[in-house]
Amino acid sequence: MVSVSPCPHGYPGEACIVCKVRHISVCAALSATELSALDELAQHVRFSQRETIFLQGADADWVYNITGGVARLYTLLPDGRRQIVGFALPGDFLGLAMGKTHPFGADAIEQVSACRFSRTAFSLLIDRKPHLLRRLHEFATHELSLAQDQMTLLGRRTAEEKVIMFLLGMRERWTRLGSASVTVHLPMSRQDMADFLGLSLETVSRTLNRLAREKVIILVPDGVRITDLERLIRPVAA
Amino acid sequence: MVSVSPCPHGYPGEACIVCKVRHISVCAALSATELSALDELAQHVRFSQRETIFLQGADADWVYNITGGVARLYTLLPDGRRQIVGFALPGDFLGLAMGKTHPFGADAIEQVSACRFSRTAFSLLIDRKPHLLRRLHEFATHELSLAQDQMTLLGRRTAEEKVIMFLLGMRERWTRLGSASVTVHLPMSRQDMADFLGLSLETVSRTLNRLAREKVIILVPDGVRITDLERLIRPVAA
DNA sequence: GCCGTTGTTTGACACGCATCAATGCCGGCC
DNA sequence: GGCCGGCATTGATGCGTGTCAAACAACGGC
Repeated sequence: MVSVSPCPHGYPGEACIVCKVRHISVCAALSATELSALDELAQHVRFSQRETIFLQGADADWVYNITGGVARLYTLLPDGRRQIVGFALPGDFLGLAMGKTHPFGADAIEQVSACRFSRTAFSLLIDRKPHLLRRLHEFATHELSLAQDQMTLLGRRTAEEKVIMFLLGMRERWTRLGSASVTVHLPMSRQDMADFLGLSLETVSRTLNRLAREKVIILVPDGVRITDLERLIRPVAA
Repeated sequence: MVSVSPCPHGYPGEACIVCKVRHISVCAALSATELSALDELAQHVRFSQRETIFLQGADADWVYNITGGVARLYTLLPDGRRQIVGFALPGDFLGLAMGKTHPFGADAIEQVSACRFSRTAFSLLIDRKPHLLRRLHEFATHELSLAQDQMTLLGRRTAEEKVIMFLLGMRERWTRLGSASVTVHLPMSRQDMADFLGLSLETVSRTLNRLAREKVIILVPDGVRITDLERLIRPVAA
């Protein structure tokens, strides 16, 4: 069950690391007054593990900003095949597509907390604040560029390259969030990775374990430690 | 060699079909004064068959709007593998990513003509005209949604489904441009289709010819005629 | 006309990854 | 503590595509 409450996030300079991320990514474009206006609009919501955030095709009533946990975004084919189009980490936005309905579904991999704004309120705010729109547009074109990289990965990379690039990609995203850990946190299941990379879960598992046997990575619960970055990167670039 | 001249395009209501497309897609957000300001900025350019429009990683100095012909957009891996991330038809925009450099390369499949604006001038225009930015943002999120569909196609569809969806997708795009023909125009080579669908050119050729043998399509020079839409659609949805 | 070039078709074969299946591991719960 | 359900691992096997190769068609140049 989703729990709802006023959003308790802070502002840049305050203690909350997650919310710092959020403000850097979008709200930097807003004045203090506008930020507090946004604050009044915002609701804090929580989703438990495996809970659906929104379904593919559902009306897009809310815009979400993840403040904790990881969500998976996916499209489903009628026969059950699934493609995960992305993972949403703290700081990421969800439901920004301008259409009336969500083009993909989203659910919580671990417990997820998020700030939620009504789409209409958000839309009004955008109309009054062009600079915020510009920020959103940059975000969207960045996402587009990532999606095109992912198309190259899905269409033209081998299984091993896919897995390696996934690990490096996740590492980069976590370090960007300020996690200084050498271990890359991977809360998603093998099946999730497989559906993201266009592989079977068995191939993901085999590849991961082969890399571990070759001492390039070390498998740990809910993650991997990258021990030999050189050997990881070279076969990908070549 | 690229040929450059002042852009001769017209406005909505005038004869030029290609430019009508262009104005519907973006310039509808502009006033008549702004349109003519844009006109003065615009250059008309032509690229001959196989000519490069811009290279992956090159400085993004120009924004292009295709007015005739078809271009392919692609990323290259160091070892020569190629992924075509999209085909640009008349009316489409190129080089809109906000970054300093192009994240993908583009070249002309047939002879291509386009309107070209300097990025800085275009950027200034955007700053003065929020509504235009909104239009661009909608365009970008639409592209993002298409890219996610393509990810699903690349990761989870079989070769036959890929080819069928490509044909239906191209048909939809041409009909949207007002081409009433029953024949889908396909100016790209088998290799181009293969690199778009994550297949080998032989698999594309075999699949196309099998569909023709099953009398679902008819192969014609530079295109196909879809004769049995029912049988084409059913296996895709299922 | 003929030939060289470029793209397409078709066949034979190989291989990477999916599929099927069995076992192992771990955490939750009664 | 022991059972049970979900996820991960590992092996055996098969199939869908890729790869290699040869023949063919279309086209332009001389």
